[in-house]
Amino acid sequence: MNEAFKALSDPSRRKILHLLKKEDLTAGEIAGHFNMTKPSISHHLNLLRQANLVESEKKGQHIIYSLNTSVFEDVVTWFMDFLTKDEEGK
Amino acid sequence: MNEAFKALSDPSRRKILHLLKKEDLTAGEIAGHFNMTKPSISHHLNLLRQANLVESEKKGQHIIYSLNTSVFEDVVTWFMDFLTKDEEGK
DNA sequence: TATATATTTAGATAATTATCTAAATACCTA
DNA sequence: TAGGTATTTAGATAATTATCTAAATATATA
Repeated sequence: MNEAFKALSDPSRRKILHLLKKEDLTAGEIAGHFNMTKPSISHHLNLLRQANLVESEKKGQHIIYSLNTSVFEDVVTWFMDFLTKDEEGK
Repeated sequence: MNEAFKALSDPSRRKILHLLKKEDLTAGEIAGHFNMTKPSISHHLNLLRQANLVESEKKGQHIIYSLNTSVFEDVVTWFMDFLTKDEEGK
């Protein structure tokens, strides 16, 4: 889960996740939302993919990115641990 | 919340949070759990404090650190957003 | 007040990460 | 198959971050 935390630490990558929550997008469409070159976006997408926060599928000339919620669930579980109080003496 | 995400991206800092979940600890006690100098731990504690993930209180010669769960709640809310499906057409 | 302990601050260095340009790969279509 | 579009890979550089040593600050106590 370390990769997920690192992937989430960058604002651009969190913005990508927000975009993908609305709809699946190609790499180029994602890049269109940023003032950043396509190789830079490609790098961020790669980190998100390694962290299993997004999935990609090749469709012809395009690569379509989409959210992968399974790791989100793991991370929420990690956080919930801090919000549940330990019962004393148990 | 950007600072919280950045603070959480480091494994040592997440380990500190886990230690503090069990009990409040002084800076020195926290440092005792790591193979790292005290100034390095102090730096990590500072980032956690800036992110409002921990609080500190001076008690005599010691400084006691404790968890601050309010920002955890914000971050969980952020994650939950990705796990709730949008209803189509609404 | 002098000394010891706990912690932080300052400043330097090393490691990691983000970003760019240029080139490579893959697919589509005329 | 030649040319165009979409995307990634490679390699360089700049920015950020982690870590260290040495020094400073604050408190306790003999």
